Amino acid sequence: MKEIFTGGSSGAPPAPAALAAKVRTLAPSMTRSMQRVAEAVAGDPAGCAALTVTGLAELTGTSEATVVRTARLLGYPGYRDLRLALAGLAAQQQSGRAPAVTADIAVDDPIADVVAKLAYDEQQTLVDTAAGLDTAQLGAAVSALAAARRIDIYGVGASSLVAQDLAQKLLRIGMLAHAMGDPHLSVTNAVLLRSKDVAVAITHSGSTGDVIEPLRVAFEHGATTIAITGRPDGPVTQYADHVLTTSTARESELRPAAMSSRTSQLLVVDCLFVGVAQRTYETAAPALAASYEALAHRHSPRSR
Amino acid sequence: MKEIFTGGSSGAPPAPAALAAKVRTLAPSMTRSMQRVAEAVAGDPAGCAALTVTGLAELTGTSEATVVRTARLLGYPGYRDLRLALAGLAAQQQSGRAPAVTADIAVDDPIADVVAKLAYDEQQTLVDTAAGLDTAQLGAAVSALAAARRIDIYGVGASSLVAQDLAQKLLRIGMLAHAMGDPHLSVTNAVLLRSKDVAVAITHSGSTGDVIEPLRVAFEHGATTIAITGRPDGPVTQYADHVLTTSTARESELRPAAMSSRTSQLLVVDCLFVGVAQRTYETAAPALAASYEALAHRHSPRSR
DNA sequence: CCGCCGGTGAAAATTTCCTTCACGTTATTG
DNA sequence: CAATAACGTGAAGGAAATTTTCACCGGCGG
Repeated sequence: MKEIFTGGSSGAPPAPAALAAKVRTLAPSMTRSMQRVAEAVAGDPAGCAALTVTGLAELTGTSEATVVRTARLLGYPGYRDLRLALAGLAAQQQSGRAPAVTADIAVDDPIADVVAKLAYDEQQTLVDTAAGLDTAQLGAAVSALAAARRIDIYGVGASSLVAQDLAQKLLRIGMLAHAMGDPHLSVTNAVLLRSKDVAVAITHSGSTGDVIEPLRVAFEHGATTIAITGRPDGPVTQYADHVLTTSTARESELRPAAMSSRTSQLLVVDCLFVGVAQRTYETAAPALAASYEALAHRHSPRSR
Repeated sequence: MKEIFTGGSSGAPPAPAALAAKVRTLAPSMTRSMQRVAEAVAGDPAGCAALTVTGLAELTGTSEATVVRTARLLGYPGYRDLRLALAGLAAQQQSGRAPAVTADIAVDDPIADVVAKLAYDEQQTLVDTAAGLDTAQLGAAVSALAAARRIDIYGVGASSLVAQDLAQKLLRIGMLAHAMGDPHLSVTNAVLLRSKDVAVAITHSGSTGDVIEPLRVAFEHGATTIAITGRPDGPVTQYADHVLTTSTARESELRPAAMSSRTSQLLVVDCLFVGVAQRTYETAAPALAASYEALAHRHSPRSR
């Protein structure tokens, strides 16, 4: 047994540029002093890359051990590798001009600014999410879904919409997918799942009981379980065979967390869907075409 | 007295990216074994960045001392700094390679490409939507919503999720908003709307009868009507006081239109929400705080 | 043949990094 | 509210990297 913080997130390879995102994702599970280190690192990659362990420890008013621990948590074997990644990040930032529109939304912002800021933030969320997605986990999840007999998807609150979105899409390519909002229904259905089935839990916080419970039941009945969450260390991952991490953007008073987490979740869901559609192309393509055809009749005659 | 090669080239600061050039310039003045090192470094920055002094020495069949000497000659204080520069260079090359993923998604694309392409496309959709949004219309729509007594939102199919999203958000800041999926319910409720009320129709095609009909009824009963559509010339705009245009990205077999239209619609919905929250800040802020507080109790105790 | 000199690497010296362990703090339970 | 356990933290020692020192080797001119 080595240290307390050995795992970091699931066997993710050292992140290249998704560092700021990773910091935000993991920040809640960090201790105070580790947060200080993470903050310094995310705030000034170039500056920190120039420092030794000791230097960074002094700068943040912590100890060398803490710096190393933070590096580990972020997914690197040690500080040396974090430092290399930092240098890379700095170089990237150097070449790509920083837009610097990162400012928060204020109460008196003109509407045009609101549009610009929201669009920018959601873009950022997409970049972070894409960078932070573990493609191995994603691939495994896709395989499981593609081979599934039945798919149950759990999500409450804002995540319930994402669950519905995934269910709708999968249904359209002929998979038996159901989005479950009601916790009771979720659990009573979860007991019916078997090894050929897949259960998906969607929760930003990673600790939504109403969603964890059905996933646990599904897990214990032998179904393959997938968690889509912003907290890869949250309780939900306990019962998840595959964990897909969504990114966490900083939130504020006027922009609740639900906004960016939703964007992030939807991207993951889209990736799952396209992945499954690829694997089941033979049946998916005609199904998509058929559903498109069916919809045409619901529209009034085209104008123009 | 230190070493023979201390100066490097004229007192230049550590080179950032012009490393290959520097290697070529200085190659003639290098000894045989140093040339081997320089060559390896210039040929595979990423690979060399992963090696320690000893590793690079072995790889080039030289000694550690030679590696350090080469680093010095290239203008760095030591190997450590050369390594950092190498990592930066590798990251730059990496990122420079990215933008070429604009192509369509193919059936046999590896999962990593799928992620990159989807993220890129959704980003593009956001940019397009933000650019195409009429801020005057948006402002007017926000005003109407902020002053509304009651808000009905119509959307079917994929758009029904967007409708629900908007309704959820508005509810959280204390507005009486309802998402209507069922066409019959929509119409029967629409007849109840009066001039202080607002009806919102969300339809990508702009010609979804199930959504147009309730909007028409609301319009004729004197309610303020808003249409969120990708077809500003579609039938739905006939009955809309304010039209908010979403962007239409090209779709393909594996990526149905629903995907990008959803992203686009959600951005518009977010703008509406933030706009309304700004106008009603006095009541919205405490309401948001309260709903946040209420949710906290639905979560299991934090893991850590 | 001898001595000098640049090039080179083995090994020592040093810096940097990592691990262990004990102490203080905070949460938890009776 | 006290007792206890778990956790976060940094100091110090140990490991690994980097840097320096130094002796050797081979060639060339005297």
